[in-house]
Amino acid sequence: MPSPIKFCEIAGSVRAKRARRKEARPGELLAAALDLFVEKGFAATRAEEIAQRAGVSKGTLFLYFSSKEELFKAVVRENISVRFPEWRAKLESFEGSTAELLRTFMTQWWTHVGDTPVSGITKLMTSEASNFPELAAFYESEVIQPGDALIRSILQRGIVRGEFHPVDLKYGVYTVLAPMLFLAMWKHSFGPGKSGPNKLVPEEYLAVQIDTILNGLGVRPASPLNTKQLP
Amino acid sequence: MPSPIKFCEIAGSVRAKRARRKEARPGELLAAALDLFVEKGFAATRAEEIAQRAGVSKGTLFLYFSSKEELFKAVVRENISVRFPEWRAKLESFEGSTAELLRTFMTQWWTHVGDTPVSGITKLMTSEASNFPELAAFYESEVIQPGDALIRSILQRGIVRGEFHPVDLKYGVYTVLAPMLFLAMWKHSFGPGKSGPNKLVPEEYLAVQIDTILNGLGVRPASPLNTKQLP
Amino acid sequence: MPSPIKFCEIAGSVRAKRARRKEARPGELLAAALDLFVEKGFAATRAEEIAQRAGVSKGTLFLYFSSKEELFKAVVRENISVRFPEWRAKLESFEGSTAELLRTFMTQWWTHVGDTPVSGITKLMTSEASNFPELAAFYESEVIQPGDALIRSILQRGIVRGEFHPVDLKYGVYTVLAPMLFLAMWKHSFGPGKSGPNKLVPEEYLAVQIDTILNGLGVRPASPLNTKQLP
Amino acid sequence: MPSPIKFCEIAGSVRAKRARRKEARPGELLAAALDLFVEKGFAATRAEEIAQRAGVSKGTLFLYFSSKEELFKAVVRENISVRFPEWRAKLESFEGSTAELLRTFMTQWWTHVGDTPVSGITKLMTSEASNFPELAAFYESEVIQPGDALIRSILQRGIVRGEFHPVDLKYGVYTVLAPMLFLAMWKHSFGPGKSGPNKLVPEEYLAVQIDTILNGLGVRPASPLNTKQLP
DNA sequence: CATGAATGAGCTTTCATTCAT
DNA sequence: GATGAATGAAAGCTCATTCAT
Repeated sequence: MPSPIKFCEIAGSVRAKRARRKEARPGELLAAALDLFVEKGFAATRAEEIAQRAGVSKGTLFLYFSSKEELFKAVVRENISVRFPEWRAKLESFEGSTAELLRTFMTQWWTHVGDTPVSGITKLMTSEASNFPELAAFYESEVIQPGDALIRSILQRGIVRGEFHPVDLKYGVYTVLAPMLFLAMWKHSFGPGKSGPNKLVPEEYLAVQIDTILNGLGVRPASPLNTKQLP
Repeated sequence: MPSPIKFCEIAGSVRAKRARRKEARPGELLAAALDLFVEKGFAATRAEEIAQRAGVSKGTLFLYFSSKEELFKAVVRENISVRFPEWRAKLESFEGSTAELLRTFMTQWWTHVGDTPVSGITKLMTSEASNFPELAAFYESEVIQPGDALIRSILQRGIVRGEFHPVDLKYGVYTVLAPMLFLAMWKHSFGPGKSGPNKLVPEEYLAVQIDTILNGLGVRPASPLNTKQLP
Repeated sequence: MPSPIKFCEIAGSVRAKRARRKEARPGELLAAALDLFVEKGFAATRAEEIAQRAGVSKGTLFLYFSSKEELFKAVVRENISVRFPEWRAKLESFEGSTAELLRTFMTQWWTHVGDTPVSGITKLMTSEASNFPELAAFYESEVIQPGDALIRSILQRGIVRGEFHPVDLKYGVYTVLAPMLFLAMWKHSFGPGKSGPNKLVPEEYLAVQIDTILNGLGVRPASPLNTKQLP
Repeated sequence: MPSPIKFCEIAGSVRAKRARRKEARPGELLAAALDLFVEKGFAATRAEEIAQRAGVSKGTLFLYFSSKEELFKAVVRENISVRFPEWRAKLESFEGSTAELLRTFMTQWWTHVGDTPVSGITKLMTSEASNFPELAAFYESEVIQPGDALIRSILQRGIVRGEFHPVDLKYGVYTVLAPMLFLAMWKHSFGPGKSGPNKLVPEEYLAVQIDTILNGLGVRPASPLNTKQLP
């Protein structure tokens, strides 16, 4: 005779299976939404299409996200916002030179953001910001400001430790930001169409930019503006 | 009492005026479309609004352009490729130092392109490139490649004359391009919403970037990466 | 050879025909909307159905009325609001006794409102008021208040001329209103299902009510509370 | 350490409690539905909300009632026909004057029906009658006809005892009914929104109506049509 | 029995495009 | 050529109803 415990365990696992399914849905929807938003833009992506790609019906999407805008915000939070604490922690525990810190930061950004679909969000927001003011404000406070603060902290660290010239932080931030934004935009607009000898190799481009920035900040690198010296 | 024929003669002169304006119609539509596409984006601009601003009816728009997409393509085609010959001529007749040439080039770009509605085309194209691959290819060959060649020529001039380090031109071009593209995008997306102490002043930003680039190219400027030295 | 005048006349008539068509649309839509709103209620009536019954497409409806609520408001204005000025004029130019005025008012109301689909609006608003607060507020100011004022004026006239007892106008108004509202409600809810000897004959019911009211107001009628005396 | 069996015993007692509540479920659902239908109307009440208020899940609701419409019908059926036997008994054992009986009847109706949520049923039924013809017929025979008979009996009593004029009972009934229906409708539609000097005070309104009716029936009250005589 | 995750028909509203005039 | 009334395909979102657990 099966012990009653058995019964209770089964009841528990049933609920657990359902719960697990329910918990998986948002993730599947967010993944589908990220792909489609990046591919077609916010306005041009239909809610039903996202649901379809996630393997659920239109109604289910709205069971988990109260509107298309909320879904987009969740995509941003899930893929960008959540990274800032980790990045900040890394920054604060970093022990090497600030030049190395900046280099690490920008390189890692490329590996973990720029070279993934997530960078499409940056392109998308830059493109559609003016049409969705509420979304733009959200992105401003959720991504731009923390990102700005992060870069600012790095530069500040370099200045405080006497590694960098005391620069105007406002433009220092943009100097770091511009190449990253440029890469994100390029990758998602003209990048794909380009090939041949002029094709931009992001890692190389970024390395050149980092050297240039560090040079501008007073740190003497081996070779400014390019890695491969012409003969 | 005026004969009714008189009235119809007036109608005739109206017709004449119409005929005269007929030639101008596409141009007026293109101008209106440019303004609106830049202001609100492609999807958010209503065909009727364009027609209204051009002073014609919705039907007339579709008489000249078979669809909204075709109109968009025409807008982009019509507003580019026009300045390159002039710029190339200026470049070739320039007599000062190449540092000065580069500074002039970027400053003039801001004055005559970046800070005018024309920069909206850049933003527009970058935003919509993935939705109009055919147009993106056209833009690539009509704008990006000539622009690339122009900047390349400037850098080459500097290297040949011994003013610049011999850098890898491919990345040198992007180093010049990125701040310009960044400014154009910023101006048309998050720029307008921002104010306060962090507001980007394009002329200052550009000056900082120019100094940094020239510094990276081996030209020693007075103050790298910032204009206002901290004490 | 046809005179040019001919041409101009034709052009004129063409425009006229179109204009006439355009002017007819709102009326057709309003008529269809009245029928359907009364038949099925505001919420349960689909916009497309209204358009269909008016012989146009869904889109056309929204060409003339910016929303379903606006369409409803227009139905109310067209069928009720517009009558108040006329009614007020009649009231002010009426020369007979106030008893006769009240009798005329209520009888005419039945003929021109109560016994037409328009009374369905009253039923509809009473039923759905709490679900559409904005509509309820509109109806309150557009119909209830003017109606209240009209009845109030009649009673006032009777009191001033010494024909009626000086009653509390607030309840006087409701005393007049209640039978009318009752009839409207009855007709559109239980009325249709009832037949046989107990079936309410509105004209008779109204006559009895008028007598009762006048009696209550101090005017001595021939037979209070009923017209047909039992033997 | 408590044996796991204990836990399952608890589960067992939970099941017992469930079974006990099972009997109550339909009642709880009906009560919740009554409240919500009255408050928001049939269409605007969401099934889930009813379930929530009854403390069960959406699925359970459909276990007991096959559809929202069936639930509505059950709500109406459940809340009527209960008071008539009691009222009829009171009527038949009443010993005072018929004027007093009528006054008592209408006053008590207000206290025990009109001024309670039950009057919401009246409003509900009147509003939705045309959408539920079957239910309307049911209501007609279960509520309207017994109510009609009750009022008819009162008037008959007055006439037989020589207290009232011999009136046409058909319209006499509606004369009594109309103010009550009016109050019920008013309370649930425009009533709540209104305040200020024109706000209807039900008890006063009813008193005025009773006086008027009695006056019409030949019973001389102190002050017809109003309670507060102007000087 | 009870649950609640999932469904999808249905609603209002928008707007590129057509075509009779 | 020019007009603008008319169209109808979408789109976002809701909610009664179902059914696996």
